[in-house]
Amino acid sequence: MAAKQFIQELEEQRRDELIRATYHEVAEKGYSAVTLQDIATRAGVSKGSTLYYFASKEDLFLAALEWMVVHNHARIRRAVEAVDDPVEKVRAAIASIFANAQESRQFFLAYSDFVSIGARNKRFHDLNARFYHGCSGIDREIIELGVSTGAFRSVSIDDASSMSRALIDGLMMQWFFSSEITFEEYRRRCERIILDYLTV
Amino acid sequence: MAAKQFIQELEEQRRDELIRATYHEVAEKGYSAVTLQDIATRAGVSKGSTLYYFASKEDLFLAALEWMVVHNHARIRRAVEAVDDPVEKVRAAIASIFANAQESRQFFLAYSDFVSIGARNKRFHDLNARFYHGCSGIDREIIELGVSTGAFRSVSIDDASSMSRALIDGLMMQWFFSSEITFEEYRRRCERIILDYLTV
DNA sequence: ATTGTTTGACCGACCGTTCAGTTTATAATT
DNA sequence: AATTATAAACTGAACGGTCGGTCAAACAAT
Repeated sequence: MAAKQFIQELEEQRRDELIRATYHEVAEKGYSAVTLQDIATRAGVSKGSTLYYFASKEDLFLAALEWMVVHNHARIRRAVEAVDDPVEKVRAAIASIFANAQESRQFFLAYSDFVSIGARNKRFHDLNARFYHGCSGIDREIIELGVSTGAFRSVSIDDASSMSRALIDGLMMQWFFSSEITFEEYRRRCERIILDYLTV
Repeated sequence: MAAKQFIQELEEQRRDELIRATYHEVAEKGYSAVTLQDIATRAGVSKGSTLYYFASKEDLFLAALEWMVVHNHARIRRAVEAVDDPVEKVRAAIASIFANAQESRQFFLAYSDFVSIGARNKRFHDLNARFYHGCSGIDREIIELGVSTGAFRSVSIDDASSMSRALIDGLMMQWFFSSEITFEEYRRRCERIILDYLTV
């Protein structure tokens, strides 16, 4: 049993390696430019092996998207839960999202690809839609907490969470395409605008 | 000369047909799924002809991106210039952007592809960056006008235009991936949030 | 006849997927 | 303990198909 458990862990580890390799390859080259050979080479296995663990290229990429979104969300959530005050929660979420230019860049690169695939592929679209809500880290609960404690003005909760999410996504894209100001400045701008909108 | 002029117009027309065909094909199938044959067929010419007018697939796609962005921007600009009051200008821009769900969908589909290409291809990136500023239609001049006439509160002009643009992009994406509320409701939400942020 | 335009067959490269077979690890048997 | 059997893990060659780009020939216009 212990052996079997061990085997399963190894298997899980292999899958994880392949998923990480996929993520990095997609971030680097873009979805359609990445070949199974690229991924296999990066993960240190053969092309045949990758299709031993994932039935198809699409399955592997789908797993990579899920992995990427789940990990990202978990990271932000941890940062948010570390503080109590609703304003600080918002600050923590934004700080977490704009923590590292290099990582944000990678995430944006991979995610923009998955968005454009999700626009036409039902499986990717559904996965995107499933993870979209609250994925900014500034969830409904935070807004509700802020309103109930009087820290936020009582703007519609839907508007507030929609606004936060949209602003983060939109500013990420601006940062990516216009190199006028620094990543750090975009972080400050994001915090400023969102808190300006939320607070009294 | 008249004949030559006529020829040139015909040539220009061919190029335009190819560009439109490219735009529609990309919106439908996605950049990497579209083949030169697809475009040629839609435009009613042969693949060879396509490459007679555009040196490469990349050149054609680049022209399509430029066409798409320029036309979109011009359309919004016309709507904005039709009214005088800064608040009405903002309303007009948003109304123009959220005018037609079908067209917005097409635009989003094509543009999301070009974004992900622009993330790695310098030519596409540069084109994106060049057209990015003021492309939301809520340009700096509108903000300045609003502030000077007292219609807007004197928030930083950079923040205000950044915010408008980001919100429009972000809400478009939300609309695309979460079908909870209608396109029309997203339009209203967009207007509400932006004007709430801009006005006193 | 010359120049410009159009075509479709063709080439070479590429890539996802399959598969027959090898290696490795575990279990069974002697 | 040594050997064999069995299944899982893994490999790389090969296949079938696609696609961007080339080109020689055909066609049209002046």
